[in-house]
Amino acid sequence: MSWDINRVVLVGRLARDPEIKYTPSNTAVARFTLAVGGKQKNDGTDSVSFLPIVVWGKTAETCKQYLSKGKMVAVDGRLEQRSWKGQDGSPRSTIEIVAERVEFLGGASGPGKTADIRSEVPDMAAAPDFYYDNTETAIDFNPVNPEDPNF
Amino acid sequence: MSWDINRVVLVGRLARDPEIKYTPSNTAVARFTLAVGGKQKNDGTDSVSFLPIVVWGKTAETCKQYLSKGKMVAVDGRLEQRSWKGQDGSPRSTIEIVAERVEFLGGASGPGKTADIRSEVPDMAAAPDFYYDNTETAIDFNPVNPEDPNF
Amino acid sequence: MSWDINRVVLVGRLARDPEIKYTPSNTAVARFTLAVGGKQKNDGTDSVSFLPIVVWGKTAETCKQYLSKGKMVAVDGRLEQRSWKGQDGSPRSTIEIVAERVEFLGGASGPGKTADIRSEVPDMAAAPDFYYDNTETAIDFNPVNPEDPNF
Amino acid sequence: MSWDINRVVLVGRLARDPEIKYTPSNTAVARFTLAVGGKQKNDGTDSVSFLPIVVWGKTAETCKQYLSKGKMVAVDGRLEQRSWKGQDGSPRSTIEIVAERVEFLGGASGPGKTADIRSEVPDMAAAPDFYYDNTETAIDFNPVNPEDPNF
DNA sequence: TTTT
DNA sequence: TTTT
Repeated sequence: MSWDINRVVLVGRLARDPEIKYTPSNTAVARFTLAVGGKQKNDGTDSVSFLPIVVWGKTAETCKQYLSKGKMVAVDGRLEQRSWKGQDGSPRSTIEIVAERVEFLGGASGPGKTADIRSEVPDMAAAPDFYYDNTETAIDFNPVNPEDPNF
Repeated sequence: MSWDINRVVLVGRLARDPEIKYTPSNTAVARFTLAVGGKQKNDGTDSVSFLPIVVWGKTAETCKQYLSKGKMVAVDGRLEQRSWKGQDGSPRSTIEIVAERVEFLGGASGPGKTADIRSEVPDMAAAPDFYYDNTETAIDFNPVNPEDPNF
Repeated sequence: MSWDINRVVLVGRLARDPEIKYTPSNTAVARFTLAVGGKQKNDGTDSVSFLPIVVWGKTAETCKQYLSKGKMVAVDGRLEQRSWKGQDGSPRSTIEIVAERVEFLGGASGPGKTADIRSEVPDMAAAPDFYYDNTETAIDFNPVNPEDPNF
Repeated sequence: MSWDINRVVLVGRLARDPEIKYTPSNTAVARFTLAVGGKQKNDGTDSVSFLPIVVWGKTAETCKQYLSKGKMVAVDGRLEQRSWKGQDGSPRSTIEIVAERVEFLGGASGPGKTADIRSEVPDMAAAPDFYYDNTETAIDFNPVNPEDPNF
């Protein structure tokens, strides 16, 4: 009821191949890291940001199929914070970009193909809930190492 | 030379009062947490994201002056990932929203006032570099507890 | 197949009350003009932009119900160009912001209510097609005066 | 003093070569039309939007130098409405995207180069004012044919 | 852990 | 640690 405006648009390159997993209800979820070129710092250092992208549903499968490390994409999505308890019981959280649209820009196959999430994921609303569950399957489904900031 | 497109726009409420600090070169930097209303989850849970906002320069001071917990703002900025070494030497990183513009929307004083960062911070480019330094002052300048996901 | 990234986020005030109409297939479409404060010009003039917003479906009805001249909103949507033939047969076109989400910010009722378009408009895809038709109804449905900059 | 949030991000292809002109104070201004792929309409028609992009200053010159018809770019900027009197004295207006950043994505030379507008155009604030003047030079500087939807 |  |  309180859906605030929350919009992110990024252009960058995949820092690694997308990984895909499936929820128990069989919704696909892909993850990859996007390297987004930041402001050149005045000490000559390059300041790239490595940002975690999450994609749900059919779009996830399209990403898995067509994208790989080094490919350039544009992402249109939302910022989401996810909280969990660390192994020592302490509260932890990460921020992720949940992509609603991914436009493929780079590589040999050429630009122009866009994967869109709208109306492709009937059970998408359900999936995230499970995702946060602490069931065994969910754990397996969770980030391999949620402590790792770069996951 | 490779400044990728990187844009974030959020509307939400301050989850706490802004904190302001100054770099050695006397540039102001304010921080606050923005509560952004997420998608209502189907288990009835509210899914709010708490997102860390960073503001530099004169805009930071305007934010400190006019904003407080509960106020509503719109933020226009960029996503940045910041990396550092944890106390145990392990690599850690956070994602922050570096606000370029903050529009004040809520509260008694009414909406309409916008704090803009452009051309207000001559030494803004310099400041972030120091910010990442490992000098004592820098450490003091760093987040009190960089391990805290909600900082 | 070639859905390019196309994203607009605006905060401003309604320059006039929303108008609502219905397509033959009974999809609601609301229109209003958003006054968005531009860059202060150096001759002291205020440079406000008056931007045409289009909203489809249930969101349109929510806008009609809650919004009126002077209210503040945040709009998240897409840019669309619409072409037509003028009365003299010459080609004409306008650019509109098709809002996917409208967040109510201003007024007595307070902020926090967001109207969202996603999955609310089953026949939304069909509606625009009719909109571009040259049937009599469609003409009546078109802007009363497409030359009017404030339309 | 009332700079509302106003943000546009687009990915598309140049529908024609950029044109460059200079204001009397010698600030460069480039214009091109961006073809942005819209939603596939259900009658099989392709619904592309042709959107007018304006770029100021050094970025304008970089665009003129590197971009041409067919090249792919990402644009990050603001929406602006410009009003003028038609030849018959009637009020007219257009909406333009004033690009603050243009990222070059397509073509043989490959992606990765971004033209940025920030702090490159000292007299940028002055230039737009002239642009709206009714002097002879300004008229020559205005769109050759403001009625042309593809301008 | 990282992309060009 | 959290806003309405």
